Amino acid sequence: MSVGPEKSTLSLAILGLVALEPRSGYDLRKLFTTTPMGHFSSSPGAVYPALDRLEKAGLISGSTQKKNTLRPRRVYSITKRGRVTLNEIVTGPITRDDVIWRMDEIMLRFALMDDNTPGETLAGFLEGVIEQTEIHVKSLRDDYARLKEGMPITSKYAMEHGIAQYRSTLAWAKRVLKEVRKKVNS
Amino acid sequence: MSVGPEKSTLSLAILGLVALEPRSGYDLRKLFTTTPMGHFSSSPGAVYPALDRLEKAGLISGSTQKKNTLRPRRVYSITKRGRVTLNEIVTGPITRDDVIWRMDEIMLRFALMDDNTPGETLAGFLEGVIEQTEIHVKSLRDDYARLKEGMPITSKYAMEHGIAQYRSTLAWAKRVLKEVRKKVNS
DNA sequence: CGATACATGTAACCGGTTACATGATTTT
DNA sequence: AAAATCATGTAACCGGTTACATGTATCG
Repeated sequence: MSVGPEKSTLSLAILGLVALEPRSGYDLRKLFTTTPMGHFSSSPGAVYPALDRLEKAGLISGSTQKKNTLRPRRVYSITKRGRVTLNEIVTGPITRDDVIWRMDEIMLRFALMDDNTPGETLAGFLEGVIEQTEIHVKSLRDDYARLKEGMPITSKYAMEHGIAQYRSTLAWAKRVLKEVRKKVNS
Repeated sequence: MSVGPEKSTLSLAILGLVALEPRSGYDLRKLFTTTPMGHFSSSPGAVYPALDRLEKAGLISGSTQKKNTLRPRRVYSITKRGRVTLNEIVTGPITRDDVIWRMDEIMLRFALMDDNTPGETLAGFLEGVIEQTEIHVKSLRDDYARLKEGMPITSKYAMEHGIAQYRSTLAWAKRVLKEVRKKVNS
């Protein structure tokens, strides 16, 4: 999944947050340091350049307030193209690589769906997560069975942790899917 | 935690794997692509420079085989200093930041403890994980309680996933701790 | 008037990704 | 002899970290 020419979760998070309401770089940084959204960087050296890139890509646009001072405040809002792109990224298919390498991004995408995202879309997303995660857990279990002899115990335990994490994700996705379906049928 | 002047988990993984037995860059890359250790990069542009840096830091040393050809094979083994450093990193204290930002590294450190690591060390490590994780889960739950009103449902669900992940880690650590203690008392 | 919160940015550095380049050895 | 596998490396690029630089507004 890539935001314009980019691929970082930070850009996606920024795009999604600016879509909810116009925000400045400072607003975003504050959000990243004071909420559990804070899995993202918040350092000015990451946030401001990311805003620049998103603007250059035409996905957000900043309007400068207090134009005449040396220290203007720039508030960014999402553009039409930005909204289209965001929607494509958020609702795009779940790949196995997403599950293996980018679980954070999966959860971010889910979190960025707003309350008027159709229940079918939510369900499809969760089904994708479940499908790909089940495949992956199966292959992890195979690896485990194949490798466990001759592996230090602590490595075995560490692998069990990895598998347990995915099983927890699976349980979560199944539970949420059930709740989403219940809401669709009402 | 930093490996010499570095901080990447890739360097730590390489140091730990080279500690088990001497390996070449190619060996490491193969390991990273064919085993679930593959959460690490495996790209030549990451592995070979990392080996260079570890060697420059005096933590590993490479011996060139087939010296007279243009395409020599370099096999690296860990140095005395490397083994000391590795042990310090692996058995060092668990911080809250480790739990929040570097769970992968925590599991890597645990996996790299070998079978003659004293049971007390393993237990101490796991106790640290449990302690810090419990603190973090508590604060996540507070955030959740504080923020859940006015949050899109999908964001709420995403947060629940995060909390569930940590609870899964907690369950794992408690189980493994029990097993480790059982082994110590026998 | 000093501290603090608001607010934006840049530059050096670091390490991973991608893509490319090259050569050696083994298998078919 | 071609193909596959073994094997090492480099260069351009990208984006995050750290640290620094700077200025504004508000409050006591």
